[in-house]
Amino acid sequence: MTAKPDKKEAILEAMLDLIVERGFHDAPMSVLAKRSGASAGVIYHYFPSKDDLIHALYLRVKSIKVQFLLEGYVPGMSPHDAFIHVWTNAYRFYREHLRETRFLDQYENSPFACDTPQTDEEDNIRIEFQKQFRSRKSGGILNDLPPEVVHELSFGLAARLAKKPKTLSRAILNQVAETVWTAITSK
Amino acid sequence: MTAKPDKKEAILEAMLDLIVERGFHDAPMSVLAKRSGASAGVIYHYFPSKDDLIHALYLRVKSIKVQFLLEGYVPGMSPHDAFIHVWTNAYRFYREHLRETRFLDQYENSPFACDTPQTDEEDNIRIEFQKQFRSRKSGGILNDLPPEVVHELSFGLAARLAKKPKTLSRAILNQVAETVWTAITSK
Amino acid sequence: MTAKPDKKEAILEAMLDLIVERGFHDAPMSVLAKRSGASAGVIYHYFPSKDDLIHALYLRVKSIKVQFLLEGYVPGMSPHDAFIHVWTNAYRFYREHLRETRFLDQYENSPFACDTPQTDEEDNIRIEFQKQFRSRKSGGILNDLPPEVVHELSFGLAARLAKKPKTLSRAILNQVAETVWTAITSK
Amino acid sequence: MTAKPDKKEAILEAMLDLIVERGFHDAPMSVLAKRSGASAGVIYHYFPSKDDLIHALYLRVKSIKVQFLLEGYVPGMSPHDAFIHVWTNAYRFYREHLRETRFLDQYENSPFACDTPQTDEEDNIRIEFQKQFRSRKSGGILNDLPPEVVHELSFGLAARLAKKPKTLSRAILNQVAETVWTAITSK
DNA sequence: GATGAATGAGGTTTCATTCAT
DNA sequence: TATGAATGAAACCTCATTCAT
Repeated sequence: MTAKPDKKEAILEAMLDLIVERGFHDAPMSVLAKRSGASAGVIYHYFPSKDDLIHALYLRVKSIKVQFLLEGYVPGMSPHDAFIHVWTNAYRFYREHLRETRFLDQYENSPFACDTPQTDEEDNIRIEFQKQFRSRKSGGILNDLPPEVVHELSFGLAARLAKKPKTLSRAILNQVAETVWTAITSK
Repeated sequence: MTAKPDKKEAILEAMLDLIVERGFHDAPMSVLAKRSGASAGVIYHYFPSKDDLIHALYLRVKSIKVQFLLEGYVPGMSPHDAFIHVWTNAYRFYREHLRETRFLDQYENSPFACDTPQTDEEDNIRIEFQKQFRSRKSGGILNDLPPEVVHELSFGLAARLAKKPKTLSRAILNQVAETVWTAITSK
Repeated sequence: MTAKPDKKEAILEAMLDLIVERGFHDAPMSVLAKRSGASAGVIYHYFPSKDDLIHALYLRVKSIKVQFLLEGYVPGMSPHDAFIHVWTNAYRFYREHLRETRFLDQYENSPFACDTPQTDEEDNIRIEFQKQFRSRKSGGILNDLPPEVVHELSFGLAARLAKKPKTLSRAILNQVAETVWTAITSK
Repeated sequence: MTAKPDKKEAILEAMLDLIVERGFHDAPMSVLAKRSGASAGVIYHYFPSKDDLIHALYLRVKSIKVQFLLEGYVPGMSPHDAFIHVWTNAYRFYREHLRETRFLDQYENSPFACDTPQTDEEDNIRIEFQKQFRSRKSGGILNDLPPEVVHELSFGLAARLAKKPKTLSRAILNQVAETVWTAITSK
């Protein structure tokens, strides 16, 4: 009687697989139907169109990622510890969710991304976390590199490292994290 | 009589535009034909298939990029100067060749990339350049971060920064380059 | 809900017509669609490709033919009567199924035939019938002409005669059948 | 200076091969050009269209066949010897010119055949030969089977036997020829 | 909710033919 | 004569989407 969210889940899950395996181009609904175990018809019961389905998938994956990154973070932590913690989470996310990562890459690098519908989430904890990462001038603890540089230098790096075939040891990881910390905080 | 390479060029150029604008999916040959001024038929005279055309485009763009990065580099330079120079070239390439960059991103993040045909280029000067960028243990001047970390920390960063909407000033750029240099060479 | 085999039938039937009228070359799917009343799409729902469709058509026609040839044959008949009966059936089949015959000719004389998928039919009655038509040495009633000669002398002949414009009278037909019977059984 | 008939020959020869190998459908001019060593353009210098080329090929092959059949036949021969001779020639032609035979089969079984342009050849010797093969009623030596039956029973048979994989020995061949001779002449 | 046959526009590719050189 | 790049209609086939059941 209750709507089976399992089917919706199965569809999203199958689409994730499909896109990762075969790419944005070459991910037909017919194959999706076969793989997800749903009929062509029901897919359109759950999602108005293929594009909507893909955007929905993106939002779902994105939200999973944000949740993962902040896992274990507690507002009281020192900035240094918070950074190291979240940075490590980021690396782990990319490492342990290869499918999700590959999907995000494809999505965000394609003109699809322009049409992502907005969501007004922005959980409080995330805002909390970001508040302290500002330049010293603005009351934060970062040096005066532009914020996008800081972001790429830290989380962008984690993302790219995670995509390499080799897993980095915990020790190396810490070393990299500290190196980055130094780069973005030291005068 | 004379083969007109102009037409081949025009096709590749138009495909680059098309993919950047509309994405890998949604880049039909019919539109390509119209834009490039070539008929549907000739395209297949020059390229065996759409996939081959895309791979050919990738190889061309890649080679243009490599050439650009090494522009102005001369073997005699000090490692520090060489790094700063090439790193700056990289940033400039991504900035000044947005189309190429966006195409590379899409290509390299899609399952297409797996099928890239090999080329045995590897110009000497490139090898020359890379030789000095090794860890101190191996006779180079880098500290002992894993090579992929070094690469991402330097050129990966340049790539990602270049994609941001805001152009970084020459001053900031130098600052970032030096920051990175410090990160990868200091003990 | 109920799969309509009518549509599949209609497609095969229309293809038969089309090939007979216009030939293997020049039997486009678009025309087939129009004639069969099916859309381009459904055709591919029922048959993976044009070639598969043609092979399927061949198997269907072939099986109709075999059934027709053995119609009215009962295991108890004398070899002579059985032969005359089936030979006459053969002539009649070719006469009354001109479309089928022309299709078979085209198919079997084209390189298509090499790729016919196998079917393991071989109805018992057919085997039964063939058993008695062996050389006397092997316990049959034929003289010692090679089997392929016998086959061509009898059924091959029926096929070719049937394709002539003029219908042979029942009397002539019997005369020919008896002539052939003599040729393949007399010492 | 003299027009090179070699090229025309090469084109016809290559088309023969092509059709035998790949069938009427699937014999593109582009492949023909490659195989024959002629450019796409010159083919159209020698033949107004693909269809004309195919018809020309048919006429050439047909004429070669007729010549071969009558080889060694001399007007003075006895009807029996003439028949055996020409019948054997027929079998040999089909055996030794498999390509030509397969082409003829394809051509004559396809709607192409309807459009064959007429030629008024009809060499005298051929007429000479055929004159004696009439029913006794008309002054010939055949029994009163319809002429098309006679033709299929004799030459049609030779054609079909020749297409079988196994070559028939000279002895068997004679036996079959004599069997046929009996069938078409005996009361 | 669920099915899957059906649609038909549009995708990639082919191919007979032409024409400037 | 000869070339082969160029054309563009049309071939085969795909696929997002709908709808009767």
